[in-house]
Amino acid sequence: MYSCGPTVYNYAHIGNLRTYIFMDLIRRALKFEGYRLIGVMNITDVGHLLADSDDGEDKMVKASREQKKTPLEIAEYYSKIFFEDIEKLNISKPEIIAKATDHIGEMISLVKDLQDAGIAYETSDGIYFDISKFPRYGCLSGKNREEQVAGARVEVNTEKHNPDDFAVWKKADPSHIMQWESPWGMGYPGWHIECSAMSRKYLGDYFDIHSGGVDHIPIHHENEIAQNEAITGKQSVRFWMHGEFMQVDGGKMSKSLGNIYTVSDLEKRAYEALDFRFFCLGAHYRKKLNFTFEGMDAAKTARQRLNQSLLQHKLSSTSTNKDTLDIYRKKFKHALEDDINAPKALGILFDLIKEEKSIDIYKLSLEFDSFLGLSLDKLKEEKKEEELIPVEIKDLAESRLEAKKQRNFALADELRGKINILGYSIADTKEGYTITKI
RNA sequence: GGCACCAUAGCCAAGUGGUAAGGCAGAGGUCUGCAAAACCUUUAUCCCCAGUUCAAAUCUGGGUGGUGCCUCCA
Repeated sequence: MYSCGPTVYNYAHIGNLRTYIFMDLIRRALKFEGYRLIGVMNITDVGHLLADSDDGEDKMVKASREQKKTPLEIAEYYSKIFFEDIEKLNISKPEIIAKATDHIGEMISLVKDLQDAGIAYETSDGIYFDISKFPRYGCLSGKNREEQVAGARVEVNTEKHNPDDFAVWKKADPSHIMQWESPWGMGYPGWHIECSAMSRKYLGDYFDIHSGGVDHIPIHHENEIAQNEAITGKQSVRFWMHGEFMQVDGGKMSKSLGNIYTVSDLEKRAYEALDFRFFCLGAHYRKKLNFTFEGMDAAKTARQRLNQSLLQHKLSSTSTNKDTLDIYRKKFKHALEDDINAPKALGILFDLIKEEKSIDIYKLSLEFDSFLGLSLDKLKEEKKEEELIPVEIKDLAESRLEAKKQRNFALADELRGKINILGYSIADTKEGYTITKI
C-alpha cells in the first residue's frame, strides 16, 4: 500500500490529519482481517510547486525563505511535528517512510527511462511528460480533456506539445536553493515523479492499494498513473482509495477564513487528539465531514463516557456468553468489510458496552480497538491528580466532609463554594469525595 | 460556464428495495441532604413533486437547496 504523505512545509491541519486517519483505518482494517501489510508513505521535502504543476515556487523553498531557515531545517522541523501529531492520533506509522530528497536518484532514473522511451521530452526549462503518448490519461477522474480550456488561468507554455503535459524534471537556475545534478544539468524533480519513483522502488510495478486525498485525483494521481503505466503498459495500482475533505462550519477550510486548526490548536481548547480521532470515526471516509467545535464537544463527551463505561467492564469479574460476543464480533467485522464503515463499527461498540458489565466485553472492546485506535487499553484510572491538590483545598474538603457527617449542610455547601472559588470542584462518592481541578 | 457530490430528528451521522444504527443536546426518572457525575427510559418516516414496485430514505425523472472541483491543496 502506498499513501500520499505530507509536504513538510507547515503544520498539518485537521483536514490533512483526517486523511492520515483514513490511511490508518485502511491499514488497521487490513490487519484486523489478518492481512500482512507493507505500507509506504512519502515525505515530500522538495519539488512540490506552489502555483501550478509546472511553474511557480517550490513550497519548501518558499517556507525556507519566509522562515529564514534552510529547506532541510524546515523539513526536519515540520516532519518532527507531523510524526508527533500522528502518534497522538494513534495513526500507525507505515512500515516504510520515504523522503523525497533521499530518492532523487530513482527519480532521475525514471525520468530518463521516460525520455528514452520517447514518452517525455526536453524543453528549455525541463523535461515534460507527453500525455499524447498515454491515451488513457484522465481515466481516474473521468476528465474529458477536450472540454478543458487550455490556458484559461495558466499561461500556455509554448514549448509544451500538449497543454496538459506536465513537468517530471525542472531545470534550475543557479540561485535556486534546492538542486541536484542530472543528465539535464542542475535541477530538481517535478512533484508527481516522486510518488511514482518511490512506490516503484518499494512496491514494484504493481501493488494493491494507493491512498490519498480526493484532491489528488484529477492531477497528481492521473500523473502518477501516466508515469507508472506509460512504460510498462500495465495497470500499476489495483485499488485507488481517496479520503474526502473535511469542511469547517459548512464550508471550505482556508487561511483567509481563519478556520484552519492544528492539533495544538485543539489542545489549547482542551481537546485531546483522540477526541479528534473519535470525531473522524463518526463519518464515513468517502463523505465530507463538517468540523465544528460543537461536534468536537460531542465527540469528547462521548469518548469520556465510552472510557468510563469500559473501565467498569474492565473491573467486572462477570463473564458474557460466547454467542453474544460472537454476534457483536461478527457485526463489527462486517462493518469493516463494508468499505471500512467506521461509523457503523463505532455504533456497534456503543451497543456492546451497554450489555451487562463483564470483563469479556472489555476484552472484546480491545479487539475492536485494534481497528478504532482509541487507546481503550490505556484507560485513565483517574485519581492521578489527587497528589497535586493543595493542602489548603484538602483541608476544606475534610471540613466539609465533617460538616456533612454532622448534617450541617449549610456549612457543607459554603465550604463547597469556597473550594469552587479556589478553582477546584468536589463531587461526593460512596466512600467520600473526589476533588478535581476545574 | 463545465464536472461531481450531497440533502435523514435541535446538531453530527449510519443506513443502496422490506418498513429508520450510534453519538451529542433536550425531556422524564434512579441515585444524592443538595449538587455534580454515572445509570435507565424517551424523542424522526427520511427536502419537494411525479413515477417504477406487493413494498422506496433507498431505484427513475423533474424541481429546490447546499458543498466541492475545474489552479497548489489532505
